Amino acid sequence: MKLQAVKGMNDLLPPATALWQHVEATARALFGRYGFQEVRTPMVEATELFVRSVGEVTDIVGKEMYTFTDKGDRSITLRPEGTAPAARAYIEHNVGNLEPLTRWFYLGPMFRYERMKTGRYRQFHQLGAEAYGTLDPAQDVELIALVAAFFRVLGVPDVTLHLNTLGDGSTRPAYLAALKAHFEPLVAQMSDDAKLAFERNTMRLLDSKEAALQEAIAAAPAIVDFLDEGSKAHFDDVRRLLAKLELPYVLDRRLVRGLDYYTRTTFEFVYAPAGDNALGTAGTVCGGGRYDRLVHDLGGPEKPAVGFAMGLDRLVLLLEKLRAPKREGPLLFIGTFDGPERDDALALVMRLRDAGHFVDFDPRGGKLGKQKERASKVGARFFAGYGGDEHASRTLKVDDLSAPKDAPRSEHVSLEALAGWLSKEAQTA
RNA sequence: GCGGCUUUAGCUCAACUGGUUAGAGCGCAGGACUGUGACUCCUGAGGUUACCGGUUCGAAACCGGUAAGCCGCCCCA
Repeated sequence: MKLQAVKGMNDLLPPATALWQHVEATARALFGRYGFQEVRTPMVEATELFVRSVGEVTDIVGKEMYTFTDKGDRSITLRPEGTAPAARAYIEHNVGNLEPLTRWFYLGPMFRYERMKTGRYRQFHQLGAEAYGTLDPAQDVELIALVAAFFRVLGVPDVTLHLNTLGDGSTRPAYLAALKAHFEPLVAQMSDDAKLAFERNTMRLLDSKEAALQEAIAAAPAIVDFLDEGSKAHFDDVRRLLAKLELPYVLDRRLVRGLDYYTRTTFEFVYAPAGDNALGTAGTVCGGGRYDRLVHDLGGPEKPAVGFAMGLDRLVLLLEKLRAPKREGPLLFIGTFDGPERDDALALVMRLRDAGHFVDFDPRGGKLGKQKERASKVGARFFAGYGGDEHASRTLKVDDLSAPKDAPRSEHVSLEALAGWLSKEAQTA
């Protein structure tokens, strides 16, 4: 049997890796500017962490986790998401006592045993941010603004912000009761899936695509009408601020995030351009919201928090469609000849690299025409042969590969001036 | 987890529907051109037709199983 990667786990090869690096570098720069610092937590956690945070009845915990017993007889789970590990680390290191407000981001692989789809893998990559320590709606909106800015900087079009609120502890029970009463008469005609949702997590019914339920969903009571005063004021503030920042959104009362820990604000960024369906049903590129009780529920202090997680695989998929990943070529490619001067040519390459330039050569040598062809193929800007003549005259004839072949452009540059000359050319990219 | 579709060269796809040695374009490599590119021309490498088994004189094609991928449901980023 042929060896292959485990189902749902993908190899990333160049040039796709260049696109990933671009996305990651963009994230680090932007998140840094927004005051978020990177946190890195282990790939595995005690199983209990996810059971207690994500929720026992969720699909994630119920059937999608990679759980195993280690040699010390501990139940270990490959992290299926990033919020719980971050919260665990925040509590474990008493970060709340070090500073009143903590803003973190993370970036890395997550694992869920799911059915394969486009943009949906068993090892997938999330970029997420968490802000601990404030209940202020400004924090909710800052996070939303951060995501919007990220998409803008990357040039991702056609993402729309969906917004909803789940209220908090005091509003939930009343709303759930009303919702149950509303759907009760329909239980008999529900599918098994829907029945289970009705029993365990009634709000999820709002998200169902079942034809028999659509009418009832449209007529279902809205949580906005059940909000307690605190939650209502919070939601109003969020909306006011979004308007102030000119961030468009759609109110989506069917948006009920799937993890148990969410409270109040919830939001999603969905890729849904007219016509194009590049991501199929995996259109949600980012999801987030408040989880004011999570830190406390995990044994920490009372610390309200907001956060989001973004599916990078889906994002990269989109970017690949928008523009093909391109290999970044060397600034200068040096052609070599067999002979005593070859060593000097290699020494020159290394010296220029040490000076900070992307300079390349072909270690296989061969005919100069082939080497130049290769230089052109890998996207080099300049090419120069280095042999006996050049070595004697201490001067290279540097060809500009961007010039057409029938109108060649080249310049003679002395070896001494070469590093400086390259620096100047690098400016005029 | 349920229902459906797909799999032929590195990539995109052919193969008259069961018939000899499975082809093409792109890409890759070599040559035309021993010291100068992307054009052109010539040549070449690369396939157990995803894997295992079955039907048949004969299978890339038909049947069964396995694996991987895709679509919808479910769920989620």
